[in-house]
Amino acid sequence: MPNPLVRKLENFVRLSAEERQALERITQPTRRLGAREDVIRDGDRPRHVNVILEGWACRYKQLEDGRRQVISIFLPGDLCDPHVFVLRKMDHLLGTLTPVVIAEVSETAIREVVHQYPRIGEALWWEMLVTAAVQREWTVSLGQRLATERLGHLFCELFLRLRAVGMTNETSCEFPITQADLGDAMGLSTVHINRTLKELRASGLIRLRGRQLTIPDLPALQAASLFDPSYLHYERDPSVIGDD
Amino acid sequence: MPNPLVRKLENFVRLSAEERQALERITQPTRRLGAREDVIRDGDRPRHVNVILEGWACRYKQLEDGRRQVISIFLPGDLCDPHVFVLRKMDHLLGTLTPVVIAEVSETAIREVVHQYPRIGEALWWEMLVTAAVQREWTVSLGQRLATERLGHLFCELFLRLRAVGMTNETSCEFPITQADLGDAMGLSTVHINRTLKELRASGLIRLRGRQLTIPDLPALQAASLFDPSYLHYERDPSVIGDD
DNA sequence: CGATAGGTTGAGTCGCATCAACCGGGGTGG
DNA sequence: CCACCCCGGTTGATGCGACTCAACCTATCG
Repeated sequence: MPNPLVRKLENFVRLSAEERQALERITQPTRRLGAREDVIRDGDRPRHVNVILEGWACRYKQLEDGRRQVISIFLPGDLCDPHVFVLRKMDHLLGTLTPVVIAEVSETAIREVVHQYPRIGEALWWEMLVTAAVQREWTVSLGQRLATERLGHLFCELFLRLRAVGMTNETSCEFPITQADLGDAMGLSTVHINRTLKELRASGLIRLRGRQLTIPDLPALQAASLFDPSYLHYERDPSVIGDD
Repeated sequence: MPNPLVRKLENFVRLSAEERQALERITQPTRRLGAREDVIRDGDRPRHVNVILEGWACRYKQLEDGRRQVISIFLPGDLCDPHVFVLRKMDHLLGTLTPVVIAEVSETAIREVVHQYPRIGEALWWEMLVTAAVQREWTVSLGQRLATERLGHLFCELFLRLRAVGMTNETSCEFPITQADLGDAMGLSTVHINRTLKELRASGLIRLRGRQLTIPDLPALQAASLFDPSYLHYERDPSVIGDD
């Protein structure tokens, strides 16, 4: 299985074999966690960048009274916190949603690779900006979209992000996350997630059995969810040309 | 009036007179807009970083059916989009909330200053990370907090951010934004914003007349809003020491 | 002095939450 | 091998928080 970070970045720039190798070298698996474990807690001092190689994870915050908000979902190829070195303490938690394999990359390893291969640096910038754009789109979802739109939008987003790392086939992908976690991410109760899924299924927009999500008609789901994929910035810039 | 960007960054690092001058030099006012104008639209190719010198602005998205979400609020000293160069197109709009004075800073100007004064580069990193942290906290607000908590939390945040650029006195600050805009930011209807403000006023947590916000007891408002200021990362790192 | 933008209030409705019960499947232990 | 458990999913009943619609009020400004 190819390195998901490499695959993802190649949606933005074409990387040379040498660049790919450099990335793979610094993202070797260093840590394995089970489902529902914390990768790093708030208040901790971050020591390295966590790159997800396998499995799903999330960023979340817990309010004093127990309410929990999943702030971002991390898929294979995602960098959990590039750059956090600058800050002294984590202001949120990183937890797994499924069993996860992580590469812990040191700040200096990243610096060196970026210094030697500026195009990788540019690709990492792109990845940061897309992450920020995703966060903004979640703000829109939570603020404006109804439950069906919100869930449909999330499905579109995750499907496209998984496709960008080669983890989908034509119309379906693994979808290993519980309704409770979906609720915490979308600001909805588990019960309402369940009813909303039922509705989406009834309207034929999705199929969801076990851990498998199928989107038979992606454009239809996009339309129903007011989903505009341009915020993912997945088209390569023709002005940024790489060798191969 | 001192440069608000300089003031803000000095919450993180101590800058030398030379560094301050360099920052001031590249953030001269270049554009003035009235209230409720667009600074840049979605689809546009970003050409420079917009630094707010005076007034309030916001990032927002508009859905096809007219629903509008204000995604971030920009105050004096804020950089609207450091780095967007990497992306081809804006995926959102930048608009003013009040009359605004902006410094349009070129990519190269920033690169040069950062290259010459690495500490400024580090401070700009800090500013980016705090911006991201604020965005995450909005996600939590929209997903989990009730209307009173949500508004209270926003007041705490804006008050502290304004204080960081010296735009508050003991307990109060300018608050020039309409209830409609507050609603678009917090995912609530104008009517409900109005009722929620009434409630906050009745409980003595805030006073809000005209364009003046007073928070007589900030800790009380923080407690009522589940506000934990640590995400703003406003304590200087003792390991990052500057001359003066 | 009228026009207009912003703020305020009431009445009725709806989306989603809460509480509670129940179902089904995979894993465990006797 | 079966009994049991537990987690995740499903469904119903009821209540609340926030929305919509609509009217009205107030301050500002040309």
